[in-house]
Amino acid sequence: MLPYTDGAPIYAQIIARIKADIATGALSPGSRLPSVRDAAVEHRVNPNTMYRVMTELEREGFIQAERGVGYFVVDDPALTDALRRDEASKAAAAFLARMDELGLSPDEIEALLHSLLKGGTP
Amino acid sequence: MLPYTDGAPIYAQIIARIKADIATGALSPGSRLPSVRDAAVEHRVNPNTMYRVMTELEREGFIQAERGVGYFVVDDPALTDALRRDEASKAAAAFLARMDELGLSPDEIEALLHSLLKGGTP
Amino acid sequence: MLPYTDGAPIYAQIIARIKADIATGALSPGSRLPSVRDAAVEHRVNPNTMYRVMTELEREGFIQAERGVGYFVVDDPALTDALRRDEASKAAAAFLARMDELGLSPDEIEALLHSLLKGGTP
Amino acid sequence: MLPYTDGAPIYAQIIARIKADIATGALSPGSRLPSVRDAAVEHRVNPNTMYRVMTELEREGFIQAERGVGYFVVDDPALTDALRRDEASKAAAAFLARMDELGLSPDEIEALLHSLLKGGTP
DNA sequence: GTGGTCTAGACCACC
DNA sequence: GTGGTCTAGACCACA
Repeated sequence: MLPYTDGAPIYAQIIARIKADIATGALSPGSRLPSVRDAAVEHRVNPNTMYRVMTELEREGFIQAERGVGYFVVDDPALTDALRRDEASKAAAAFLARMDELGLSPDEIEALLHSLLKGGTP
Repeated sequence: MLPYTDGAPIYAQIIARIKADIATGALSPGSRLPSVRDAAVEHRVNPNTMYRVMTELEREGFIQAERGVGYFVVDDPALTDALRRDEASKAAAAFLARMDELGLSPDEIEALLHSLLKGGTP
Repeated sequence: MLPYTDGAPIYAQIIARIKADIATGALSPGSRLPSVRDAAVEHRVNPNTMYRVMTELEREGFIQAERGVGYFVVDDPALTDALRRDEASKAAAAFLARMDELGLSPDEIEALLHSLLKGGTP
Repeated sequence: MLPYTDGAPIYAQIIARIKADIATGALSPGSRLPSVRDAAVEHRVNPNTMYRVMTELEREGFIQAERGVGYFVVDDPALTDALRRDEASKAAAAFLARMDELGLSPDEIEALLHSLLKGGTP
């Protein structure tokens, strides 16, 4: 796990990563997260920071604590789907911002995407 | 200037940044780059590493050295445009990969982009 | 290996030597070059300088790196032949310059060469 | 004046240089050579070595000593011309050897020379 | 000052 | 071992 050098607070960056992992299914619904201690080591972060991450994710309804066992990804298709759409929206917005920065018109963007979608690796 | 923790060699990351800056126009054609020594300080890198960056960029035809004066961004619209398209392609490919990761279909992607393009920040 | 006292940068002189060796076949296509470290000792040069030589030759397409194994002369008859013609042209140009310096006319040059070619070492 | 690292004795290399200079006219007939002391400094060589050079060149008839004045290039067109031809022969032999090393046939050599002679810098 | 070359020595990834 | 990256510091040529 690489260091976090984003400007945003570390705990927020970790939260974003975990949300993204839930959205993509890298963390599947119902699966158990690493223990706070292990996750802290993995992310090279103080256990207190990791605990804050878990607490916040639980507060937002994405994970659930089971005392003496650990944290689990909530198994709620609606919620996962919402997360998915949220991630997709963020990515799309960032993409469009980049396209704007590079001076591409909406038509050019569409053409570019279509060319990539057609000429994939079939 | 933030540290480089990407896995890719530092010099390659700096090259990518500079190319991106040329593509967006943040580095305008004909403009002078910081001296090797200054840029090295700025990027917190050894002057030799920065020199390698410059050399490679010059070899690829994006900048030009003038001995005793400095490096300058080549003023060639065709080249700049090619770089712009290249950056756009890379961004689009990354975006589509992300969308695929999130399980969006091409139609969903298109819908998402259209909704963002219409309801921008008016 | 003798010292390099040419005015031209050492790395360029070594590159020229290796190209000449490839052109004459002293370095045969497909053969392995000495390791960077060994070649550095052989040429009495810093390994980094030797590495630069290898890198440049690879960039020009004359040799190819295999990580953990070594550098190999590219086996491409067309390229080798181009190099041969290039070396021949350089030698011929230098020869003609010398003849001009000595004040020989084209006819005298031709006569001289023919006399040497006929009365070789039979 | 660069160091002599040829394998051949230094005095012989200096003799060859001076002969070559006489042949090309860089040292014109009748002109005065630098004093032994000056020439020794110039060639970074012991004055005794330089004296040997002068003595040998005088013995071979290319220069002449005038006591208390210095050495002068002999003004003898026949001798100068012989030297010229000798230099030309040596250069031509070296050139043909190089061409042979590169595997060029006599016909190819001729073609190469003609192409260079025609397409000069008129 | 600028870019350009060279050395010395370190550490990494791959095989 | 191999190639590849990076640092530190020196010296040069040019302007």
